[in-house]
Amino acid sequence: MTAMVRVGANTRPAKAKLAPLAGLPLGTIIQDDCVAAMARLPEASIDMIFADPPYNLQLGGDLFRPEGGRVDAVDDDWDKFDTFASYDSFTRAWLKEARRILKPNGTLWVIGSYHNIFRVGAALQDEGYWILNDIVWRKSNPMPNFRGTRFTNAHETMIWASRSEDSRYTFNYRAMKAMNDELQMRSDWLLPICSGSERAKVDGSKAHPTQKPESLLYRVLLACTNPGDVVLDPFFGTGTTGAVARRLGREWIGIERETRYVKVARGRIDATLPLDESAMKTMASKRAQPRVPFGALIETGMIEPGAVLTDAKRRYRARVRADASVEMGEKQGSIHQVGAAAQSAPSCNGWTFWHVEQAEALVALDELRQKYLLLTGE
Amino acid sequence: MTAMVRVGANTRPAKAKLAPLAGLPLGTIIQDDCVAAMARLPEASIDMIFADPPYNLQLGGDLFRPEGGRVDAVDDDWDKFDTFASYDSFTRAWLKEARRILKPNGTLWVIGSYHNIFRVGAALQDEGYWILNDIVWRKSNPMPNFRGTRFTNAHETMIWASRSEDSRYTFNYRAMKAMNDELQMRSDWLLPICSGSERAKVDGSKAHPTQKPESLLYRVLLACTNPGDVVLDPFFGTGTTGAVARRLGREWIGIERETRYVKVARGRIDATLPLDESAMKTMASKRAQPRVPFGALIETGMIEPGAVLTDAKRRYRARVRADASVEMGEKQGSIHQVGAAAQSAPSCNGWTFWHVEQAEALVALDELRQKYLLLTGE
DNA sequence: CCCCAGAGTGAATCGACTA
DNA sequence: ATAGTCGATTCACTCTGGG
Repeated sequence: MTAMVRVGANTRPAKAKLAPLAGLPLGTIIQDDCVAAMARLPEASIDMIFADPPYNLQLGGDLFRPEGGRVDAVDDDWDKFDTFASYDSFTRAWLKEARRILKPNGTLWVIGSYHNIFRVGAALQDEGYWILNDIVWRKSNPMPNFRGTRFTNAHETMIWASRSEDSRYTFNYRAMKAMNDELQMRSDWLLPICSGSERAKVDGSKAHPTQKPESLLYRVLLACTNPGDVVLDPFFGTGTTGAVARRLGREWIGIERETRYVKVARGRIDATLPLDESAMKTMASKRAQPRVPFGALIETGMIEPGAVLTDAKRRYRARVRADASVEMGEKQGSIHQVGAAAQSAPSCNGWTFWHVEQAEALVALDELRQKYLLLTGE
Repeated sequence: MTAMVRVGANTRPAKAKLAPLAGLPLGTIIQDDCVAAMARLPEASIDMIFADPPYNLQLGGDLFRPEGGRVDAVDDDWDKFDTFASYDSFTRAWLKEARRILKPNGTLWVIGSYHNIFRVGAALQDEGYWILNDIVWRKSNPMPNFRGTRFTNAHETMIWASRSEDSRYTFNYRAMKAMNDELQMRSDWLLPICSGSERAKVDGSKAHPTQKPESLLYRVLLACTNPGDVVLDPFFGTGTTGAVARRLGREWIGIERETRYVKVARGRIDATLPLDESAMKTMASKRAQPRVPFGALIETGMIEPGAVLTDAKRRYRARVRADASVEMGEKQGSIHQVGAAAQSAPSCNGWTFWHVEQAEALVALDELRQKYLLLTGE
């Protein structure tokens, strides 16, 4: 079944169309399969496509938290594919239609994780898209790895690509630089996940398992579209793309198959007000406070494994190991833990307590940390 | 031409071998094409492969094409496809050989940028590797985007994959946590690029265009190998992998086609000194430590039968029995089972949940277990 | 009103060993 | 092969309720 729903001030009655659409259904959620829906849109009509396709997670059994709770995993039907091959053909199908409806200078953004992003990236190169950047969304508050079996999966990857190699795409260089304290915007973005009041809820529980934060879309749309541009999201979900597009004065079209998501998205976008111009100017990003783990000093060679640490009065001595833990007699642990043990104190700031001998003088670890911060520029 | 160069203390004369190698040529740079060289290594013999394959697809058309079949480019699209296709077949060829020589529990690391990493990632999934993490190397000092047309390309991507889904791979969880101030190591790593004195030079200009920093390899090898493991690098370049492997007490094999890089690598590794053993020690993963049954603490008198266990907040009390089972009201069983029952939780780590009163303070069972490990000298 | 403790939660490919 | 048992594991942030 196909239905269109227009939201916002200028609401039109929904109507079903199976023939190609004459004009663009701006500000509309098309409830249909994304390939079928895109097939009915005119070619070369869209400025940007933002796509958050299913990730093909292939999860095993339940995962429990250390304290006993069960992780609420993504186990929806829409994320199930039999094989890589079937995921690939699904991917190629939507990428092909997406490319047809993009304007010659249009761009595509896709977001994914290691489960799917390599397949998506290879497929879009094969289809003729031209990759401009891959962008890493670093989550400031990711879910930990409860079993201690891997690195904490703390990021997702976005690919920004133009329709073809010779596209003259939009990139608001100055706006990005202004957002980043007059430094060029880098390819790694630190942003919190979507939670709190921003997270759409139905009957108290999350409306969609993978809702993206508005801050992410905010940066994408501000960087790569102009006011009035048409942004299409073929996996609309709860409509983050539409909400941010409306807020930033961009036109939008959403495609979403599931009724329950369409409902949420419609209500949400209706409640979103466009920014007035002055407000738009004052939005600035905070720079994250850098944290230096002691291990960084070892990796970069500022301290050698085997080096001896001592306190300011040279009363205690500890030895640095390859993994940045330190040992003092039987005691081993972090610089803070061992420092505390040395003084039989409940806690200790290892950065200021411990020193290393350099050029016949004692240098506090904290001093080396400052040097590291200067080196890395954070 | 094929030549082997062994570096370090036990230097052997270089010799050409075309038949499969009987033993592993440890500490050796094999000067040859990487697929041919790997083909002569015995299967299931390598613990880890670290690969930094060429990125540049522009050169690809000719470089990666299999024997013969040089086809003239007719149009751009076709040429592009041809370039990707030949890069893909090159990629599949080396991934296949790499997988053959990996031990069943071996792992692969590959590093790349958006130009090639999506193709490599998809190919390795197709070949049967199982992705464990994708890791983002965030460069603290990347090259700026001079033209202001894109985001500053400030990262590269690494893929960590096991040989197959059921591999029981090495991950030194505790060492990584220790390196990161007792927080789980995340999938985004901030490290400076290779510059200054670390950068290999020939006649004053850089010896290799894409030399990787030692800090990157340091973390990779510390995290995913054990001392004595065999690490192979099929695109050895100036030998960063070999240098760090030697420093960390891992065995290594390099494969490199270009004479000029082999020379630099050899001199560099010869000049690298291994860390002494005590400095190399890392926090052993609890999982890797010998298992201490709770009963051992009773047998050695560290806990008396009849002793009372309580949680950190003294809300629950359980009693230790002579056979190391515990009872709490009607409930009885292991420290884990009773701990779970106490909290009505599906599971519980009894070692960290239960405490005993010692010298007017609560001591976690886990602490007693550590003491036991030291006592028994394990 | 504020403050603090405690509970809840997020795209997750999240054991090992023995019978 | 498979089932059962034993064992080991979490970070940042938000919200709620009690004082």
